[in-house]
Amino acid sequence: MAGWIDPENRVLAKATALAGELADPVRLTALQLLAAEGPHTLTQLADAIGVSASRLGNHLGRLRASGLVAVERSGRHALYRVADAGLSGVLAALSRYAGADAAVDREPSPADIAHTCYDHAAGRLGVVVFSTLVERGALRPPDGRGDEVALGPDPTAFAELGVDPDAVAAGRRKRATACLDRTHRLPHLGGALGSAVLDALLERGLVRRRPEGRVLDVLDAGELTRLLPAFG
Amino acid sequence: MAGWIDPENRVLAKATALAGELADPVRLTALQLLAAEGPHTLTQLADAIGVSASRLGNHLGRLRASGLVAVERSGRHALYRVADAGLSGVLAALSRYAGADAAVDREPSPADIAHTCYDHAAGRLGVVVFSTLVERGALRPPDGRGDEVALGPDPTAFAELGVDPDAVAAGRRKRATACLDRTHRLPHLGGALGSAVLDALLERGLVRRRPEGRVLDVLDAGELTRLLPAFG
DNA sequence: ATAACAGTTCAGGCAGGCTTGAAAGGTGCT
DNA sequence: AGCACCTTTCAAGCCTGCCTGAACTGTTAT
Repeated sequence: MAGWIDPENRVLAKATALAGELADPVRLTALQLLAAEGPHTLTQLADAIGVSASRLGNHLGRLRASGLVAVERSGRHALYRVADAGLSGVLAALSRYAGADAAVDREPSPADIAHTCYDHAAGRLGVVVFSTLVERGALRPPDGRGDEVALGPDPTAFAELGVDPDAVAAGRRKRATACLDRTHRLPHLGGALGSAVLDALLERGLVRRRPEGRVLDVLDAGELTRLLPAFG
Repeated sequence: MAGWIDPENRVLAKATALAGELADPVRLTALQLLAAEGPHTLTQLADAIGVSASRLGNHLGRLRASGLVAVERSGRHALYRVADAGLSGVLAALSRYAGADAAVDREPSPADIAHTCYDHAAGRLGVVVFSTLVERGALRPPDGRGDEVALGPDPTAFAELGVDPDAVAAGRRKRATACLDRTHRLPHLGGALGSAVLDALLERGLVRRRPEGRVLDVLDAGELTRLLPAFG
């Protein structure tokens, strides 16, 4: 009978190997960006993260060797994407743990709680909007295979936020995108639907834009918590 | 505006630090055992895992320094426990990912699917029984603070398995315990209720004990999948 | 063809982690 | 007091990981 740390235990070996890949800030951030926002080329990722191409390239080579990312070459570009959609569950659990833990350290600032990202809501509010829509079946979780988020089978959660997904113009703009939040490391909702959700929240007087900067002030935390239980 | 790998980002730092702690087989196994089965002394853990006291002591010192475990001394014993119940979410996500990933490698053996652990069910069946009972609110998730698992608010899931929790004798034996599965690295149900669940499954003819060994043969996978959707 | 661009690989050097074995500090038993 | 036991600490040795800078392959633009 093999012991607990039998090196032949595949589950243990895969778990520790994955944890090791997630233990570096460059690798973790790269995986979070790929999982939330879809495929990127190496230089896109390097510019976004703010590291040199060779530094990122070494990390991506490691991630490729361990099977966590896949690469598709087209011309002189290399398009990286996460190779296993199941990874997002681990990434979300890790971010939730780290976020819940970090909140104990000090009171979050107003900008942590809610701010705008172009024309949609980010910060804790944006993250909770996204996770609630996913849990309620109104959005599919990002699979890392494209830069657009698919709608889920049950759009009622959109209606409760005051948005009709079908009424959002399907113009040139993408309907729903996932945008990784810089501090919480979880996706928030962008695209036309993200803009519509923020408009509805402003319209109902639940939040208000500050005249300067990107901070959103929460005006009715009780109603927001009723709409989004995870917000409380 | 700080970049993506700003060292002052607490969430990123906590996430990579946690991943680093989980990246060693001894530390990961120690945390899994503490989270599922409750507090252990150093020698209990060292004997269970099969490593020397000094090797485990070094790892526990690291885990203590990072705040993942807490220790309470009583006499010449040191009782270790996980310091944050939220850790179990990350551990479960990691094990589920590693298990799902490992299942692709090769067909699971009958013993992987179901076997007995003393008088209760273990293997994939045991793990799915436990997770289903937790998800349905019949059991509280283990919090790592005791060796007994508390019942949840809604016992209907027990009834569907053919067990009446109130009828289980509250004798000397513990009512419900979590027992970490060696291969899947997730808890399965032990104690008097674990025994009662296995008895009910045998009684209904859904599984059968082999005359030799501890393997349980699945006789009615369809009905088991109906009772436990995650089993399919 | 030449130059610029995108990506990959590699060696060197530095830093940190893991294991082992021994030693030391405390505690309980006889 | 003496001894056995539980736990912790520490240094040595070994191994691995990370970053940098440069070289190299292949592609696109002028």
